[in-house]
Amino acid sequence: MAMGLSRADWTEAALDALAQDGLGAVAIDPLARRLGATKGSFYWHFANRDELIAAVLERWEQRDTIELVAEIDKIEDPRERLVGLARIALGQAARGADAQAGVLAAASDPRVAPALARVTTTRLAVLERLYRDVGVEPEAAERHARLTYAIYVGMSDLHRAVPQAALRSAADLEADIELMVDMLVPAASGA
Amino acid sequence: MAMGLSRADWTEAALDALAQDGLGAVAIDPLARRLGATKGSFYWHFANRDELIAAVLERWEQRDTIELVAEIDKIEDPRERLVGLARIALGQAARGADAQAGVLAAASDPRVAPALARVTTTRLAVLERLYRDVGVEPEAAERHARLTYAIYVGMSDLHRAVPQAALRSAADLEADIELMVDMLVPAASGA
DNA sequence: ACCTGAACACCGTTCAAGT
DNA sequence: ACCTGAACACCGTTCAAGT
Repeated sequence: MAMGLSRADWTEAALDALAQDGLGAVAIDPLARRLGATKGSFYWHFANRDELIAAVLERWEQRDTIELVAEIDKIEDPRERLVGLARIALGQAARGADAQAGVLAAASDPRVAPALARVTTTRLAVLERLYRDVGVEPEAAERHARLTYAIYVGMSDLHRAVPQAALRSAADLEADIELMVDMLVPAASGA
Repeated sequence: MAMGLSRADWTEAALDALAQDGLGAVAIDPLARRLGATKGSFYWHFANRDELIAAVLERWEQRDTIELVAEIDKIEDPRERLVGLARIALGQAARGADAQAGVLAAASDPRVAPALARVTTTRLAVLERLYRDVGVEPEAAERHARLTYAIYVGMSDLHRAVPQAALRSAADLEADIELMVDMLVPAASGA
């Protein structure tokens, strides 16, 4: 069953594994079992595990940064754009569909570091632009971007760290988004 | 060389490995080589790898939560206590001495989840108390605590994600601490 | 009491062989 | 073109044997 696996199939399964159980779970043998194939099949599509890791990071960068930013930029109103970003990003984090934590844990891994630095820099630049669009002074926008991004990453981690606690419900997710939006919008309307 | 290894020696080395390269690096063979011992030696001190993981998480909880809170509580002035906490926590994160990211990446691992939930809950409770001590209303204190903690975790991750960028210098660390303190103190003096 | 060294199971990797 | 299956190196684990 599941004949004719593509490189994309392996990569997608690996991205799931990364989000759920970290880089160590991006492992050929378990993925092969999960996909109903042999390890030998994997080596038709990839030279080795490193190439799979590279592909999975590229896919992550594409989906959770490039495509996400394109989505956000469809929103006309600058203020709504910030709120929309908060909603998408935190929603994704709460669903556990975010590979961010998995990538961060492997931050010092030389295969991971370049992609992580690139993604982080891009995201900070995007946020900075969104803040400028909403009327924040250039220097303040840079600090706002850093603080906002820290809050996003931190909130993601909180949801992962205390999944059984109050944070979990949809109402609480709404509350967290509002906290973040409160954080964003007054700051934006202020300076 | 390095004869007579203790359980604590193995645990300390494992905590280093966890902070630097994640849970996967808490591995017997590499640690044995690093400590100049054989794998057989490890199994005198521990039943198995899981027991080492439990020990390392316990040590992390002790050092980066229990002892840290005790340290903070020595500070008399409530406002200074918040600033002091920010300074210690971010300083540690910037030195890469923080196992937080490594633990978070393995958040879904059943060996890790209980310790992580316990630590997170404790830290949020401590922060909430610090905010109440500084005069914040109870309900606001809980939200302030969550937001502040998210900022701390997020800032830690930023430092890990973009180590080569501007964030790295001591001056920038100071700036980040001030950002966080600005975040804390006006909020505290406010409500 | 504390450690070594050899043994075996698991996952990364290779490769000859199949369809 | 795409995959299997057997082979071998690495790390977790066991255990008899050493000091």
